[in-house]
Amino acid sequence: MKTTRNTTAKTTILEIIKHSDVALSHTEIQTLSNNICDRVTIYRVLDRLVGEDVIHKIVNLDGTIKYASCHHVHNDAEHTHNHIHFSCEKCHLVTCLENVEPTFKLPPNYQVKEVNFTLSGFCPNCL
Amino acid sequence: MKTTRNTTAKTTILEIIKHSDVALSHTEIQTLSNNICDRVTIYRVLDRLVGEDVIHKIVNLDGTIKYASCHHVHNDAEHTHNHIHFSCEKCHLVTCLENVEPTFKLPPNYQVKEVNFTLSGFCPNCL
DNA sequence: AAATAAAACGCAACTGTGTTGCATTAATAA
DNA sequence: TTATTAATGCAACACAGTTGCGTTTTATTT
Repeated sequence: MKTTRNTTAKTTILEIIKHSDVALSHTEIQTLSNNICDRVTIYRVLDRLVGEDVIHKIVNLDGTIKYASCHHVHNDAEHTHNHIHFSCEKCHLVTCLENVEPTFKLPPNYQVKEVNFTLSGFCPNCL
Repeated sequence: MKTTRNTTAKTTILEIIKHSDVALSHTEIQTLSNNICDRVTIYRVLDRLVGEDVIHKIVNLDGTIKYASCHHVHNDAEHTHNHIHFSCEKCHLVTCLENVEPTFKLPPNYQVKEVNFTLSGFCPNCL
């Protein structure tokens, strides 16, 4: 089986994401890491971290992808990241509103595996 | 002021989107239109149609962008496309679940302008 | 502590999506 | 019919993400 290893690149990138209170894009991570490793390595590390369920992917309204750490309660069931993300049009920061979980009623026979809820507008700081 | 014109490209593209029961990407539209016009023109026509509020943009979970026609009831207030989109992992079709409007309660002082709700998993046809 | 296996990396090259500038064409109004 | 300018085509560019491959590094085994 394929095991995963702890490398300096992985550790650094995870620290950056964990210490950020907003979701970060690949490019932002690259800048914040002071080019500690190759562009490609960042992509591969991010994929690994998502696979290990340590961070999660957020699709922004313009199609750009951001990453944020998962500080969810690791209870029994397999969890989903079904909270809302807010993307501010002015400061361009993407924040996880961890406590806001929308409710909805699907028609029968839909099996949901992944979820992405993103709002955009003005955040409290920019209003 | 800047007026908008009806061209064959615009008409064709709008017809394609209107007659499709799933959301379409730029590339899919290009294929369906039998290369009636340049790649770039399609991008510009789509932008125009979104601006005219005839079609709307959907951001898929992989970051790809799709377009679907707006058959919303044109009531008084300015509307938002706050229905859920479902992206099937098997057949890769994206459908608008027009009747499914999620409810959620935001913290104070957030001003929402745009909304994107996308689920992925298996649609009824692929279950 | 040294040897080993393979996970992770760097580099270069490539692909796909979306954008921009500019000269030309065509839709609408006069 | 003519004039105005929106819309188009083309070429070139920008950027995000991917792939292949040879090299380095991690972590396990001897």
